[in-house]
Amino acid sequence: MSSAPLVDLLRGEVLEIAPALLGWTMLVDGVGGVIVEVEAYREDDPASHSYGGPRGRNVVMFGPPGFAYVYRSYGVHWCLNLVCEQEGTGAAVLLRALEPTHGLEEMRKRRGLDEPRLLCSGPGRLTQALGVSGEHDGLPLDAAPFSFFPPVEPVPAVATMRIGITKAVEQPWRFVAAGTRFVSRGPTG
DNA sequence: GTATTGATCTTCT
DNA sequence: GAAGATCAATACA
Repeated sequence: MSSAPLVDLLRGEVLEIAPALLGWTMLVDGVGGVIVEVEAYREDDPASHSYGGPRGRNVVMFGPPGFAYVYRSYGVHWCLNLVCEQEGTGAAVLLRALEPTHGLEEMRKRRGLDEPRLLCSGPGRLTQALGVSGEHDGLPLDAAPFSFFPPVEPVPAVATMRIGITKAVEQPWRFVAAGTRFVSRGPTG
């Protein structure tokens, strides 16, 4: 299974995992693209859902690495995280943007858009384009419908301040692939 | 081009 | 009852 290296990677430290995820290709049911923007969250991060320990929807974040944590944002959108480190650590990486490469037509149909740039350039857009929803919460990442492929060549990561949150915004835990234009707003977007 | 607001669900107070 | 890891539409300049 091509996803084994991914689960291996996710066992490390989340602040090292996040930039290392850039350049990976992620597909859900054959539809997806290259990861170009991610954000790290930990239990000791006031902005993280895992802050304060496991309770409610966040229990998946405290499970073993290599699983998906999907939650609803503002009652409108879904957001997809990859659980990291070890069982009980409450660390995860939020996928914020992809560069669409597979299943473009399917994504355009789901998003109702023509502009490839806007198909996956944001956490909510990404999940809609890939068809990810609450049904995927807690699913293993090394089994269908998920598939991951390592970068062909290393992608330079740029660390920036975080976006869309109100606590610990100054932590440079948002990582963007250098030079891409398929990200939500920021220094390289 | 930037600024503001509505949509609508889960969790916490 | 209020806030939040968002997006898209609207109102301005």
